[in-house]
Amino acid sequence: MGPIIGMTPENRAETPGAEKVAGLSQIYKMGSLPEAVDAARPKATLVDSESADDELTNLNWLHESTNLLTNFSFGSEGLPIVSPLYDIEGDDVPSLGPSCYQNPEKKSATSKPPYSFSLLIYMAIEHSPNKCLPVKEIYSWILDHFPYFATAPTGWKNSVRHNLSLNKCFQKVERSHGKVNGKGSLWCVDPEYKPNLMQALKKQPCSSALTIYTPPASPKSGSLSPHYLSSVLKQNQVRTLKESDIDAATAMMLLNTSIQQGILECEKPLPLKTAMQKKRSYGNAFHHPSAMRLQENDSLATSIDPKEDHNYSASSMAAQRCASRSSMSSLSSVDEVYEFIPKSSHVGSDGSEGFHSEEDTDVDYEDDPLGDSGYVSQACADTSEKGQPGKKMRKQSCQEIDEELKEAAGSLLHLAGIRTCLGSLISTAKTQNQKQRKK
DNA sequence: TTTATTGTAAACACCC
DNA sequence: TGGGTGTTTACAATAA
Repeated sequence: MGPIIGMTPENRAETPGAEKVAGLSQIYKMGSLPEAVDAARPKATLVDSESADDELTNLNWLHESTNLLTNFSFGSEGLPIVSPLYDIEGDDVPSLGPSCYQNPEKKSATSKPPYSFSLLIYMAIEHSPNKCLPVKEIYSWILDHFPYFATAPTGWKNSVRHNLSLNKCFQKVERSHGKVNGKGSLWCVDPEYKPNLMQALKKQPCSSALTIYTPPASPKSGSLSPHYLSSVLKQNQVRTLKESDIDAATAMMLLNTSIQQGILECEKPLPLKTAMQKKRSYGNAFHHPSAMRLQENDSLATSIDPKEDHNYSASSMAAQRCASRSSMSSLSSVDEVYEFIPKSSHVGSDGSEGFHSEEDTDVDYEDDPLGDSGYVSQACADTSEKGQPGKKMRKQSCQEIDEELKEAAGSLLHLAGIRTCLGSLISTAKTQNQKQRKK
């Protein structure tokens, strides 16, 4: 319908680095992930034997990881130090940085930001204290930080919503207590896709300068520049890399805790009613690893129609499935597992949007954050109450599944051990190599 | 040339 | 009833 505002060649040409605004195009190709993405991608791809073999034998990523790690810094309380490289408001423009940022900040108020909507939303959400924002707040954040949109046609809001809905990176969370505080839901970043988003950010025109400039003081949360992306990138990369060794253990915990979840899914195939469930059917990151295995091994879950692979998910889905199968390895930390898994899994467990309120989840996780999250026990209770005829058989098959998952978990730990050993060997080799060079 | 990604527009439904 | 929100579809532009 008519010319697409902001998408004309003219607009793109005037947008700084617009030719590189591939956005998520790179990260969506994780199926054939090259070494570049490897740096930010979790390494514990344990289930996919091929990729696991590749990664275990190809140790290039270790060097990249080392390089990355050397460039990160953190402020107090573990908060990342923001590198204001691209302040559209004109302040805090660092003298350091690549030449590509000599001018863009001056134009950005009137030209389109060199970030895709996905990245803008990501930045907005990550900028929020709770890492969750309603659409309206996302609008506000974008408007605040990218004045371009203040004068842009209102279609961009539609684009934001469109992105939120279609982009798997974003997860809708129902507000507590029935949307008392305004319309709509909160939107969060799917932790599974954080590395992807970070990679996309990294590929933005001047993100390479992230590691160059470090401001003297930690920023206040309320006054972050758009380059909060840099901090997000740094933080998550570091966490992903440094804590990658716990991924296998995390995966195992998730496997163990999700056994019952998988059982539940055996009994109740997920209806594909909501978009969230649709996302899940695409291989949503919130899929429990066990559920994935159950789908693959037992074909109990809804099959995935390749025809549905379109828009914002497309080719990445198969890769994401692999990534998902590799446990929640891309979760940056146990904390994130702690925070997201129960909620997200809860949604799909019964096909309804059964999010706990924040209070509920707090209570649930206090006792056993990873293991007996409320929904799991509740789900089991639900199934036990049904007393269906095939209960015994189901129980038996569930025990088989249990055993199978335990074996898988053992394999995960085994591979994790291999990784650790390899890491030690490599670091030793590197040290020796450096010594030889010195000589 | 094909495919995937991204942006935009529009229609529709739902809720407050 | 109107506006905000969320979903879906379609199409175009662009990059790989």
